[in-house]
Amino acid sequence: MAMLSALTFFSSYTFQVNTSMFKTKSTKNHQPKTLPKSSLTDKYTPQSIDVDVSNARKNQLLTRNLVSHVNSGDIESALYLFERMPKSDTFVWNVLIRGLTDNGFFREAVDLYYRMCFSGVRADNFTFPFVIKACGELCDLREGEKVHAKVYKAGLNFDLYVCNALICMYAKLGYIDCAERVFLGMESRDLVSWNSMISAYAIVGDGWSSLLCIKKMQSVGIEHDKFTLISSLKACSLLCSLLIGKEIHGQVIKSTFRLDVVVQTSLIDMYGKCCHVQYAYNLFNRIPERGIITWNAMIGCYALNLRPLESFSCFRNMQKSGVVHPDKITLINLLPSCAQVGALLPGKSIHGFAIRKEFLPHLVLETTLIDMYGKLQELRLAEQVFDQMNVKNMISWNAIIAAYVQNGQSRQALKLFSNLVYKHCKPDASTISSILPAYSDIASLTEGKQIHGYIIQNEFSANNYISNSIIYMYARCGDLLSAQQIFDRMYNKDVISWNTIIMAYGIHGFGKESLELFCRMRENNIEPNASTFVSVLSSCSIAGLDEEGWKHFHLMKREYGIDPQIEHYGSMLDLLGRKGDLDKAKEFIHEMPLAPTARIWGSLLAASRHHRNIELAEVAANHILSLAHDNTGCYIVLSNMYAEVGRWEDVERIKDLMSEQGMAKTIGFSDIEVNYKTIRFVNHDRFHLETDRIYDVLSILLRQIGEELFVSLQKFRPVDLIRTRLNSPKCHSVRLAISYGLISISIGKPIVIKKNIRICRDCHDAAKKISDITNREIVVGDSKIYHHIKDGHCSCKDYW
DNA sequence: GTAGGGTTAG
Repeated sequence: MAMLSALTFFSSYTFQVNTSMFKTKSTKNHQPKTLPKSSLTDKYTPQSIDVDVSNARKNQLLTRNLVSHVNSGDIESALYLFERMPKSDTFVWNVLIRGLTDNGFFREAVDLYYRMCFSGVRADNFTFPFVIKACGELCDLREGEKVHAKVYKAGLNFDLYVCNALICMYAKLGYIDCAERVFLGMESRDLVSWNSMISAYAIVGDGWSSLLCIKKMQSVGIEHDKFTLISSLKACSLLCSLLIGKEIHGQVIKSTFRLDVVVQTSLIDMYGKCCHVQYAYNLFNRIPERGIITWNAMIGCYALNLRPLESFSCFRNMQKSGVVHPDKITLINLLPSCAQVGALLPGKSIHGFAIRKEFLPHLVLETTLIDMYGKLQELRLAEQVFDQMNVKNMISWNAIIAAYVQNGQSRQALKLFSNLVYKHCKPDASTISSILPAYSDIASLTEGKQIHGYIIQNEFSANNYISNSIIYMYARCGDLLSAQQIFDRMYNKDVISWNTIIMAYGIHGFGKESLELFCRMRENNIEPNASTFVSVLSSCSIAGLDEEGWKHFHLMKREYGIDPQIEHYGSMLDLLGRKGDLDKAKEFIHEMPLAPTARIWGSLLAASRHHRNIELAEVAANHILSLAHDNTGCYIVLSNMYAEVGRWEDVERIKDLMSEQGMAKTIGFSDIEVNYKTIRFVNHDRFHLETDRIYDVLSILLRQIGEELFVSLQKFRPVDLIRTRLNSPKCHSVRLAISYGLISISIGKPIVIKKNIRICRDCHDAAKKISDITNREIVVGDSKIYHHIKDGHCSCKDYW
């Protein structure tokens, strides 16, 4: 309801031109602005100039006028006046530079400072703080450093005000070392110097240093003020430390700032970031006059804590209050809620509203839009926003890369990533975390090793999140040993590291090893979470460890109080399906407390396929078709089942259905890596340089395992025979890859093959027999799991 | 006539 109201609001909003752009009252935190050239030439008739008074008196009057214009935020008039005044006085320049900086005209402020220098007027201790602030707001380090050099030249490097401004500028630019150097080099420090340094640490995300700095300040006998409290609350948010946050809240209550709306908003923000929505709301509720920032903080708190509906209803209440109007930050805070509830329409309406209100271009807003569209599977829209941006930073690049990865466009994401690395700038830890799942997805060991090398070279290896992703990537690329090595070398293994390594062994069919790791995890006093049990239960189901699976399923609730989620039920259903009691499996779905998803019906479909129960497969498929986005796999399974029993009319029907929906059968392939090169085979492939040898090997192998490459199937009519041949698995890509592996990979090493779709039953059987007669280990990674095939047996125990 | 403050994307 709230969301719908929000939608109505955004859609019905009519655009109004803001005519007072250059007549705004002096406010802080402006976006950089640009003055129109006309502002210097516009007609302006100063009313209060008396032509009869002396020059000195006239200048005094003009100056007073200038100051009053600046103070009222009328920069346009101030500029007009300035151009008609003698400019020998530093004071006049200072007033105007301050006016420009305070009103968000940062570039103009810096430009005016240079004009001042060229005019031969000396910048003084009043000039520099504003110019330095403007450099910080422009995020222009080079300009900032140039001005800093001028500060030295002017002998003002010990000036208290100048130094305080420098600390803030360097912090804003992210150069905390430079800020520290200025702070430590100061001859004397006041409360503002300390507050600036405390806030500097908070700005760069170093909560501990910020809190330590407060301690140091107190130890030298300086009392805190409300700015100190605000920064310390930010530090708590960074550290997610509710304990210290509450302590500071206590101090606030005892202080004179307890009713200060800024302090209150900081408290709301802190509680929100520490995941205490109720505390945040209680505070919010008690504030009588809420400004836009307070509303934004509360909306942001809901969005951050994954409460999208409350975030929308908070927005609705803000509208009802009628006092405040949404700004850019309101939209930035509201957009993640659209993604969270899968609400594309409200998301688009907000986008439209932002355009009508001329909020765009805006770096953060655009990046949030990319993020939302990516999560709502609207990759085209995400791309559109990204392409239209005129300023991009690392975060916007990361957002678009993540959008590609989330939407299964791994190759596209990798292309963008290399584009970023080679042409633009150095990726950060977030870029690496975003891109690693794409490497896991393409599962190419050679490329995986390359990105791992890059990560080591650029010192990202210490990041737990990244290390965990590398473990998973190696496991997905089929290199379990490397996955284990990375895991072993990690200093601070967290619960995700353990979950990942358990899953790594799981997808390779080593269920017992997964369970051993689970025991070791508990010995190391790592508390398992819901994801741990996803790893454990799927490991059991992949390896067919029936008893252990059920044991852990019950353990999860009984010992750890974790309610099973759909993924857990899915694994248990796989175990039931494997046993073949399909009625029990159906009953299990029926009794589940959660609504069955496509994943659940997929599990039943797999069981029906395995036990050749077409009727049940049709039931499962119908459910999947009504739920899932991409139904290709489901259609293919059904079609193959019909083909197996010769129901060609049904095969044709499925084919028609698929083409009606614009679906194409995914072209299956098998990749094999030889000498750091990936060789790809498709079914009936004849493009390889060594095609003749490969087919010779295949022919010998097939004869040995009791199949013939070309055989007439008497039981089918001729038309069916052609169909059967076309569907024949004898020249499937995986068999061609195995044949090639046998002649190109040295004896003793396993033949590792990676497929993009699931392996078919015939090829699975053939691979087992080939492994037996050739005495080679064959590892086939399909789209879900790895089959370790040795001496005629597979780790999946013939169920997948 | 000078400095420091609350809400902002991956």
